[in-house]
Amino acid sequence: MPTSTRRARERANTRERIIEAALHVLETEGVAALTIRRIATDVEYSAPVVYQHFANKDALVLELVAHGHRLMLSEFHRAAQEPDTDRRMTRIASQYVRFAGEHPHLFQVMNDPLVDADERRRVAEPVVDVLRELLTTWSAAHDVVLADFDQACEILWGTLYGIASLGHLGNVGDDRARHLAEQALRAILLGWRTGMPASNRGPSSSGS
Amino acid sequence: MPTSTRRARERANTRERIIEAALHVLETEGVAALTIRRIATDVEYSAPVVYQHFANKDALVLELVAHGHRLMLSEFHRAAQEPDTDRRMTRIASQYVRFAGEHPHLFQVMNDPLVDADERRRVAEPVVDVLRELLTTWSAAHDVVLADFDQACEILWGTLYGIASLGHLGNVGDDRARHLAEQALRAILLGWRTGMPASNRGPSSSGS
DNA sequence: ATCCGTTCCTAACGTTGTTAGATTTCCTAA
DNA sequence: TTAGGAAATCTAACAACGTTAGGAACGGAT
Repeated sequence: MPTSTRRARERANTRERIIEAALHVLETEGVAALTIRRIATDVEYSAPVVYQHFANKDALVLELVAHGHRLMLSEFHRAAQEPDTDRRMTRIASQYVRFAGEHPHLFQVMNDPLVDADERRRVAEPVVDVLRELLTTWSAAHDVVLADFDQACEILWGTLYGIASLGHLGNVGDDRARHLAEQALRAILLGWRTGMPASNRGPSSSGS
Repeated sequence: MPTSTRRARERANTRERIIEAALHVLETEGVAALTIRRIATDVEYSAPVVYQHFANKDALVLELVAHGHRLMLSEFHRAAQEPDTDRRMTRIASQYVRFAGEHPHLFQVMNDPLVDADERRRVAEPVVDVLRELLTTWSAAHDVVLADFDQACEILWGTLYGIASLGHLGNVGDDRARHLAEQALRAILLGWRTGMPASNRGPSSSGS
């Protein structure tokens, strides 16, 4: 039955086209323009067709979020090729903020509290894994033992997000935000290298 | 003309009641439940009445955002009474994240990209002023000269926001987020105190 | 008692996400 | 070759949203 496989292929194809159309609308016109009818029109279908490929709008948006994280992951991998350990860290910081600046609307939905927290964490995992890896080699290279590695990682992740958001929310310009991220990361790493005062080993309780 | 002043008083009063009702709905049921009709029902009016007090929904939401920042400001002032310079900084960090944890939905709209960036920055100004003040006395107390004071301030602000968001987005628990914020701030300050390596004085260009 | 401005409500418009039902298309099987 | 049935697609509609228009009711001043 080669016909059914062709049908499945076509199905998968239009599904992909829907995602691409949605992504295009999101990136070029922002989240307000991202409506089911608009997307359907762009792929030359009627609105209900979208629901044959996605349970609801959230599912479609989640696909965009996943796409965004894959994109970010690839850029991280490129930045991670920098040989120098310290420069590699600052390049990651810079890349993160650059991504937020170049894909503001995508970045927005990637961190939108409205999309399910668990799913968001799930699709973001690979990219924070890269960060984790980099921090591991960095701390090894500098003979630094972090009191709580996961905590350190979350601090970096949160800091990058916060400063990227500074740019995204319009508080500072994008280039400046990138520079801020590099400085912040440098300051934190320097702080860790210098060694935190004793009162360090915090409670590992209440984490999720 | 005592009658007209009474009318104005009543007007201002219902306006305030609308804001309070909106705030209550937001805090207890989240942003999705914050509809004009719902608010109107809660104050025992019909929906269009709301538009006699606010040009549109955004204007009303902006009022909530402003309220949120006033609230945060008051808690900051309380935390700023701590005499010890260093502890004062970590208490601010802790307070910021605590606020985000205790008013998650309010915190959400306070940093929602959908509300106008300029207005958001405007209402946030007083609270970042507190941070600026604290950083000033801190750097003076430790004989630290920051290469770029505004930049340092933005780094702190962004970092706090980022780590608070970590809790808000559900990546980590609230208590843990608070602890993370304290650690992050300690690390950054320690980094600054130790002194950043020469390549510091960044371009002050492209700031907004 | 009458007028006028303010206040308020009902009804409606356009748009959103989403579902139901009918219709068309197209492969399969007799 | 043709009858049947699943898959695909459309039109129409629903509920809820923000928002506006138009008229009814109230209340103080002449």
